[in-house]
Amino acid sequence: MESLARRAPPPPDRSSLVLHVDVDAFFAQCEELRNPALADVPVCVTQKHIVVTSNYHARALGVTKLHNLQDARRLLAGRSDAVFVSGEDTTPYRAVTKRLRSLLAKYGPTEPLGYDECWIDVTRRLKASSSSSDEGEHATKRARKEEPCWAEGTHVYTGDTFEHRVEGHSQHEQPPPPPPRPPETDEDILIARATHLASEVRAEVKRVLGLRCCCGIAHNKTISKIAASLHKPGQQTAVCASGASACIQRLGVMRRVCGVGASTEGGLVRHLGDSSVTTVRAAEPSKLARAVGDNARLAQRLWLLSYGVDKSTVDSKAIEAGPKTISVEDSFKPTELSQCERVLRVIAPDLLLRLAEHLEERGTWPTLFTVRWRSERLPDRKGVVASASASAPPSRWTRGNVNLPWPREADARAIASRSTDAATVLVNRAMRALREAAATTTTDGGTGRLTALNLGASNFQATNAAPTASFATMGQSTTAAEAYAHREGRRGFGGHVAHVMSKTQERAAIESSSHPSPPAKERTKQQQELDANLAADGWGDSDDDNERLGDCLL
DNA sequence: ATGGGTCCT
DNA sequence: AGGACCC
Repeated sequence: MESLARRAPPPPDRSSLVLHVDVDAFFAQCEELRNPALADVPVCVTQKHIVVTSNYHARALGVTKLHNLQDARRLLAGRSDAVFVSGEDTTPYRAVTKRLRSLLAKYGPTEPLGYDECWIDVTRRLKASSSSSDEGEHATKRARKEEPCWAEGTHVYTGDTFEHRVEGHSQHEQPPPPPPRPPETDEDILIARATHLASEVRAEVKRVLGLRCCCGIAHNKTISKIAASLHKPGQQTAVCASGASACIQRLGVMRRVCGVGASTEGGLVRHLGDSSVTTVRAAEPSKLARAVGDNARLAQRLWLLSYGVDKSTVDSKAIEAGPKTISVEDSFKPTELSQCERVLRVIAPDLLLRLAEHLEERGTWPTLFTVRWRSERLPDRKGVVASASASAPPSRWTRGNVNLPWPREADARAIASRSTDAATVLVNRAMRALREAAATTTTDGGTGRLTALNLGASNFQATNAAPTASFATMGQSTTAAEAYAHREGRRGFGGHVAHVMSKTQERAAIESSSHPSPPAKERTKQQQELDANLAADGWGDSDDDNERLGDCLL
């Protein structure tokens, strides 16, 4: 036996205060905002053959995230009021995301994750407000006496006993868990203050945007994100420094920690026997590194995470800098390369539309054009299907991509002028790249049939071409984005590939095939305030979705 | 899976 | 260029 001495656990984080905000069933709530009558019925937001999100009425009937669409329809067959709405065109959701982020950023440096989650670093805000009023020791004492402890309704995790619940108007529930002890240490007092801030944030998100959300309160990003997920929907959970380690341990497996994916989990299982939190804590550093592809830094990070310690900081630069890439993707049944132009003709205008919008917001234009695809994985010479990556399940599909200089002909002026069809430039360039890739891949000279295509723009640079005036003169449109949409019609085409339809058409098709939506309800005063807020983004009365189907081929 | 994204190697 | 990760 070499060493019975275990490495000492790392000390818990205690210096920062982080909120993690997570909107409940985001896409579904967005749809409820567009049509408030949906709030009382099961709603499923679909993309292709899956339900990507459902509201809580649908979830109560068994519809989960990423549920197969046909199964979901069967589950809801008895509910004539159930509504299926296509979420393939994510434009409306991005508009809400934008508002959400700018609202949250008022509380501190903010880092987004996906459409509907944000971390907020509220350290400065909380520490400043506690020391500005009084000085030192006295302030702390006052805080202990006068702070109303934890915010009403908050779930609190301390190290000693697990579940605590601060009395609030509890909606349902069995015997309530015991109340948490009052905050005693300095860092717990700050967590307690943060729970009040979290209540404020959630109330404002509800009042201004009409969205219900969860919030996690902790000393680091990882724990705050887990905390937010512990009590859903519409609740908040705080994890004190003394509870962080137990919080991770209770998860059981490392896979449930943000940043630990299928590949890492596979490595842990193969090298250490399992991927449990306990195993990672006890693993020898060198062995742990081997398990994650000889990556010592990842191993160290993993070991700290297994105790709930996370030194990463809330990165607010991302929001100020804007997106690094803008891309549009469509997936479809396995399709020959020769048919791909039809797909590109649909997604290229969508990309240009978004770039025009980006140009108006940021004044930048891409210099890099990326064509990406997913195709069937071909057997190699010996007929063996390549073993995917080092770990993880071998997939039937593989992805490829090519980077190209952004075509000069598809610049901002080209969009504005009627003479040049910027979309066609992109389509032709992408087709050439795809043919070249197909000719140079694998033994028998070809990728398999394609199942997805993606066009992306990146490396944004400042540009002088500000086409706003040109756009404004086109039709009745007032923004570049609308102008471009107006010019192109965004109608897609009625070609031979039956499953190709513009995303706008897809939305209209599914909405019209589902049951008629219930009549709109009377607007409350709060809803009218919301309407006013949302109308600013053209969110309110848009009739875009009523576009006729015409040559819908689905 | 879907239709997005980010970061690391 | 591609993989791993996130939603």
